[in-house]
Amino acid sequence: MPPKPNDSQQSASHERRSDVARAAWTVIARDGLDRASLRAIAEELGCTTGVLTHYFRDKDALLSFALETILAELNLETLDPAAENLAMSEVRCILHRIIPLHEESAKWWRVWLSFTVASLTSTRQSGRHRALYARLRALWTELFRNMQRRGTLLADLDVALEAEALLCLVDGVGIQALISPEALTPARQLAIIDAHLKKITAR
Amino acid sequence: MPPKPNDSQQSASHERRSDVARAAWTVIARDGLDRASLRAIAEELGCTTGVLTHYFRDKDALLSFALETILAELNLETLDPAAENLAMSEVRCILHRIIPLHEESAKWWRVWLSFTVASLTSTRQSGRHRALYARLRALWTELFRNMQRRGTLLADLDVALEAEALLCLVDGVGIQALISPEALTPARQLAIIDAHLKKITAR
DNA sequence: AAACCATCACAACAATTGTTATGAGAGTCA
DNA sequence: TGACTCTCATAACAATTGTTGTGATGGTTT
Repeated sequence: MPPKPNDSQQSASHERRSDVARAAWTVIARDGLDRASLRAIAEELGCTTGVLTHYFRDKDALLSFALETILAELNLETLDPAAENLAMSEVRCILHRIIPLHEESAKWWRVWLSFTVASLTSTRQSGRHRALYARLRALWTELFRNMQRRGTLLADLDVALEAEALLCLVDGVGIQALISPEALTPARQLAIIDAHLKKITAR
Repeated sequence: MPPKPNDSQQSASHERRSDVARAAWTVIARDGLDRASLRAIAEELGCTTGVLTHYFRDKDALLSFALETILAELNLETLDPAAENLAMSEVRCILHRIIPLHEESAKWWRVWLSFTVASLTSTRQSGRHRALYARLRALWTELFRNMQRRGTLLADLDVALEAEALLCLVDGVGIQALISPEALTPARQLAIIDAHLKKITAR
């Protein structure tokens, strides 16, 4: 099999697309999804709309790509549900990486929330969101099941229900931290997560 | 003091404004906030934009009024923080009234979420959201404090932290129920709330 | 050197938006 | 009857939007 001759070019092209996606992120996080026009994104990137139309068929393709790069940042594949030896401290580390403790993470949540609300009125987008959360639910259910088997988690808990509850709690913390950052400080977010984990930890 | 001569007219005018707000709700819940144009709202109401411009100075005033009617539906004033004899079953009733168990409630959440995300990029709107959640936090903190004093709530809990955690959980349930209604069925929502209340109930 | 292509700026397009002005119709009060 | 006001439809306005086409520039290939 011959090496791809246009490998470097393709990677350069892919990098340019990522630049556009990053600019889109910034605009969405700062001004909102409805004000993220092609011209605004281009200005954020420091070019004209010619770049955007060159690398993306239309605005839909651009935003879809931006959303996919967001999902990629979750690094879902690094979470191995088969990990038998998962201590509660590691669970805490995972959750700490998700909640908006710093500005970069808060930006992620702002963009994610914008897409989420937009997906509620779009059949196509809502499917992707449902699928993602279904994966997360299955993942956490499996993790909790293993932890319960090892005696890390309380024995009388419904693992599937606890997985769903955890997703709800994390989403709630993420939103509240954006709405009331003066109340949901990083320390406060951590305290909420820790208090919940303490409630489900085997004594 | 003479009776107001224009009382009936004023109430009729107020009712017309409510009609507009309801139409705005419907459009926002169905098509999203960004597609809730004046013409779309007017069509939903079965009239032209003349009605909207007659009863509201501009679109901002219309949406603000619609948002206020949403907050009014929360019936916050009926929650008395000084109620000393609040059983856990009553707490459960309060929460059951909030989470999106039926379509009407889900509609409320869709509109509320739309305004919430929009407020993240608007200084004026975000103040109202922060203020509302600050009230809710204070209210639940007081309720929990009283319940703890009466021995209904676990003694070793941080009431303020538990109040914040409850708000996060409720928000998360609301969002998840909109994203994944097939997973967060009404029964499932109730189970999540009940499981959490059980964890903080004194044994 | 010539042909070619990737990259991007620029302009023009129709569509949609919020806003505003104008006027018509109905009801009320003098 | 006439003046007045409330209610609302209609039209026109500028601004902004996504989309499309044209062409310039620079590098690569033949």
